[in-house]
Amino acid sequence: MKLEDILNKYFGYSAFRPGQREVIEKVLDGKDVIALLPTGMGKSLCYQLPGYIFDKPVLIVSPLLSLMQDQVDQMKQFKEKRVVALNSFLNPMQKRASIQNLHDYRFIFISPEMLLQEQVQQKLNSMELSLIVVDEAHCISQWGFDFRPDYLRIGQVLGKPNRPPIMALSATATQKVLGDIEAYLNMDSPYKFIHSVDRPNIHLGKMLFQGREEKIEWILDHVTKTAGPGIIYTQSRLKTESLSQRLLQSGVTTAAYHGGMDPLDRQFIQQQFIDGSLDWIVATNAFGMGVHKQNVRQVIHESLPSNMANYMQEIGRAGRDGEDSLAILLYAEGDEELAKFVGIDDYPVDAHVDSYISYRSRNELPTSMIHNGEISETAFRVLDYWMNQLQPADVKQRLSSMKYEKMRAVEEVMDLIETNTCMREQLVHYFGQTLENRPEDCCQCCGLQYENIIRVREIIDAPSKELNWKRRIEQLLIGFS
DNA sequence: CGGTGAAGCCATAAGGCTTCACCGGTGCGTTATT
Repeated sequence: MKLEDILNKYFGYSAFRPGQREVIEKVLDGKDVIALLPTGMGKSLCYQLPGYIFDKPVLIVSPLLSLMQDQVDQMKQFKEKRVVALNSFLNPMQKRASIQNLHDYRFIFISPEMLLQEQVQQKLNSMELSLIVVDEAHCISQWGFDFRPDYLRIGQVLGKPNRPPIMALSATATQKVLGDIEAYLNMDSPYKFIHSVDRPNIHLGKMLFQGREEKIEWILDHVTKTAGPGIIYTQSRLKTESLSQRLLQSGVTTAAYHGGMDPLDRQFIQQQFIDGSLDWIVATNAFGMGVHKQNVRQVIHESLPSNMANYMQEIGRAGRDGEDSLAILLYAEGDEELAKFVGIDDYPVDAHVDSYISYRSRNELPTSMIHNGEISETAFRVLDYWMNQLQPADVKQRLSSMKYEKMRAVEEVMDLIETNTCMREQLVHYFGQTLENRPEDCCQCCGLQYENIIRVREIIDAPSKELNWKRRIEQLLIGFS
């Protein structure tokens, strides 16, 4: 059967989107693949279709529980029953049963942490996989080094002899991220499908201010006068709350979103943003992955993103429908200091290395460092990873060079602020590509006028929009209680 | 590191000034405790 026939039979499409066919063919040939495909261009099809050709299960490593759940739900809607998400949502009994029957599933979603568990390893070693997929593979680079070190171990546990091909998927990756993906997944000269990172319909703005309050004033003014939907990225949880409060007072339908919130609230707010009952979201960088919304018109950075990869990822959430959109980077003097501080704040230091060694020499578990309040859980995991990889002196060396890298990454974002050359050109160049065409109203340095891109709200626009059904029901319920 | 805001200081009182404490992201899994 031809690939197109399979595509039609299982997915109902008549033609592949750019990149899909190449990527699938390589994998069927047994080759490793890194595919950078724009969001919404059918990344998941790249592993789902091979799943129907191969006889053996496809293993998909995924960074977020919510992401796994979405994908599983979606596949079940399409009548695929042989799909499972192996994660902490399962109770111990379900978990045991799932592991036991793992070989019977067609698609297995799993977190890196779960993947590394002994019992899972044992089972995986006893069975054959047809394909290993690492979804949102930039997480290896983005999170592996200082946050979720298990991301760096994926390659170690999956890289057995006679392993199936590995497919790494992402929307954007810098040269460095690409290198990290290839290295840490132990890939074998992978085929790379890389689309242009440029998104001509996203117009790039920047605004420089003296003080931080002025940025807020500008946002309040700008957001009340222009059309959403939009995302405002800021650095701290508190600020998401305070800024969204002020926007609410100005009549903007908005909500805060950050990692400290109740998961159900987060889900609810995300859903409201997607279905249009919220115009704006004020969020930390917790917001974004797995948010499939086509018509985001604006992305505003109230504070500096911590590196270019994040910046690209975050502005990339605008204009997925291809319509003109605006990404505005705000800067006030000294912002880079905060970005640097936050970047290296929760990070092991030399004293932690020494302490770790002394625990070991006393035959005590280094994990006690956490319970004794010496170190955060996150920093400990990072420390523990490197202590198991390198000699202590090298660990210190490594930690300091990683800190330096983080500060340098902030400086690279500062280049966007400080230089007066085309922002698009800088961005694209940073990703190791060259810019083919410059769109009209390209960026701040090419004479961008915001009002050419974003509809200015008419004064007649009532501040409170028509209530949708969800809100109506909520109000009814409040009325009765 | 740096911004912010509350408290303390002065002493005609009031408001202006200094000092100082506080705060600052991303998620998995597991488990002890309300």
